[in-house]
Amino acid sequence: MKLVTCGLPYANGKLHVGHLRTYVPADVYVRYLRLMGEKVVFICGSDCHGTPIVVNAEKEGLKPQELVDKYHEHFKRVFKALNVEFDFFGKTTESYHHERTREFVKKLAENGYIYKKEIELAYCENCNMFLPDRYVEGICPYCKTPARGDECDQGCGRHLEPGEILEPKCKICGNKAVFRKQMHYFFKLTAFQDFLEEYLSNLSGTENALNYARQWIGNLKDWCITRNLDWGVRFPLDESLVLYVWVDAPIGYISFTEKATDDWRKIWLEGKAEIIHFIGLDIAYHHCIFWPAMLKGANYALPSAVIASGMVKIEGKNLSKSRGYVVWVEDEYLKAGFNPDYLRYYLVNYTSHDKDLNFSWDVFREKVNNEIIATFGNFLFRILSFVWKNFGVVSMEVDREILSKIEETKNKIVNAIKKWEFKSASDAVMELASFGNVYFQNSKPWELLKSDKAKTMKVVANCLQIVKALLILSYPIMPKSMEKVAGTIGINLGNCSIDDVLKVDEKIEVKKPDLPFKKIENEEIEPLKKAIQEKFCEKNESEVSIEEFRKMDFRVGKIVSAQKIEGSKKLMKLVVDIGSEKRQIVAGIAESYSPEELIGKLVVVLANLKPAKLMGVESRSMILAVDVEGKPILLTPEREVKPGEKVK
RNA sequence: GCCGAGGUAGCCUAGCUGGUUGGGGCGACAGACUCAUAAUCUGUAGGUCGCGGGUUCAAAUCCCGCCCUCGGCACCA
Repeated sequence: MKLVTCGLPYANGKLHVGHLRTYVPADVYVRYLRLMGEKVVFICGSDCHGTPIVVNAEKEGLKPQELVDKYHEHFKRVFKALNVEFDFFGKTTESYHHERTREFVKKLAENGYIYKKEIELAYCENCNMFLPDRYVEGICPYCKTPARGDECDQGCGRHLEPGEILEPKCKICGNKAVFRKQMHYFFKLTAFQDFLEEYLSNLSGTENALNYARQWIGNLKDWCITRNLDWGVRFPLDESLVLYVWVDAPIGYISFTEKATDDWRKIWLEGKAEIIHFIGLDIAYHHCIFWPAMLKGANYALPSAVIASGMVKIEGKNLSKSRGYVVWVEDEYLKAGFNPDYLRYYLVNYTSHDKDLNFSWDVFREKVNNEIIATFGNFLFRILSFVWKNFGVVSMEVDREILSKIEETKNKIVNAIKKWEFKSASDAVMELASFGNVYFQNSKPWELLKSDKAKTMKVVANCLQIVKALLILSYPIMPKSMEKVAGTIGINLGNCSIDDVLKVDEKIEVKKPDLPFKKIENEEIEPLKKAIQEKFCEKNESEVSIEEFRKMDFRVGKIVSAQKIEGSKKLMKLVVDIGSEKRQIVAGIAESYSPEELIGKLVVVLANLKPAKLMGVESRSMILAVDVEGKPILLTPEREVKPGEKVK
């Protein structure tokens, strides 16, 4: 028995093509396993807790529960439309999940893996709530640069103990925050060091996930698993607190399994099933480190494989919701009326599962028209309509070579699926269709028909066997379309096993076939391409309006301190006084300037540049310089001016 | 910087536990065919497999160095 899970979508936004890169291959995998006769339980659900949901609900004028319900319904709709069929799709706000989570955490506590510690936390008196780290901003007490939460992320990189940060501000309302002492609870992750090392060396799955996890193994820290929030699963040892989302979310895998099957004890308690997690690479840490430690600590069964999908790019660019490099599944893809199977095929066939996948409308159209339709769909249709017109019923007599070709394809697919190589599996399907086209072409049954009908029937029987095999073998990838075609030759794909591809029926009756697929016309994708292009152009106008220029906050700054960044040739870490504050800036000027000659220098900085991390050190602005043959020369005011003066 | 992934014909991509002429697709060109959604089939052109060294009888494939691109650097879902 196998349990297959997918990373829980966070109920805070709509599904885009990037999400589907995990869910569609998982569904394809499950369908193939079932075709091979495996017993599989397939579950997923909405991840509903956490501060972002509370904050976003407020923004949208909804209660957290309403926001979560809205996206939960959206997820269910989209999965249904794409035929991603979970045995159970749950929700972490449900009581059964809360109960399972509390049970789990109690067990962890009983086993001695939870301890309490008094810490100081920022509290916003205006918002009337304790602030999670990501909603606190202030100044680092060591280097005086702006810092966030528990880390001086722009300056010295030091970890800040609760209460250390100076001038804490609430990021939600901007008001001053205060510190209050409070008891919180920690999960002793450090106790699992040896266990995890051993566990990870045996864990199977895609290399990308395993590699990612291994780099953290020597550097574990205990996790604070409680939060001050009303929204979430109540912490059983202190009902005034709520569990951190990453504690309760993965436990959803257990609670949803309980709802999906009576076998859940066998799976999660007795270790009598393989547990396979499909995830996006971004949550590999939680699934390869945190989650196994929790399971071990609470005496549950351990996952045997973690399958991480690569990233999705849109038109060659990194997916970005704010920049418009995104394709929404419901509002764009489905609304345009495309067959969901096209997207399923694309996601599975574009490249290996753990590599980056580029989604481009042009490539989409080409792949669909050339592969699904011209090669695969056309073979099905040309055979079925040929049979229907000339025979109606065919007595099946199939050549050995044909059967061995089918068997070869079947074996390729079985082997590929076992290794999570979905591209290879779908390539094998296409190859068989192509083989069918060549066979039909070379046999010229349309000519043969004029002289020898009996011989023609033999050719046709061979082709029909290939058709049947294709339907069964591609059913997991394109379930909806294949079911439709299967009706024409009277087979029920739901009852088929993979070995049926080699079974030869006595007779096959063919009804009038319909076109299995509709071609994608250029006009259909033009508007979708344009939508992405336009957003791209907005960001890339070569002419800049005065309004746009005014958005740039250039200011004079005075360099307060400078030091080279260890290990870097060019980078220098500067603290610059820009009047209102002292900023940490990383600049690539170490080859031209020494730290000593920089201190006291006046420079021009772009004060509202989006922060970025360079070599792990955050830079909050940029210093303007002229680049002469690769060497920077700083711009400096011609006379002495006060730091913070605006440059226009 | 550290860790990871990758650099293969105009474009995308397979191969990478070393071994027969580096596969496939798109696009281009030529031809065949008409059962089929101008589909299919056959053929042609196009590659110093990032660069430099090394190991070997033999390297895209193993080792070393370098260059370039992308991603991650965590308790942020």
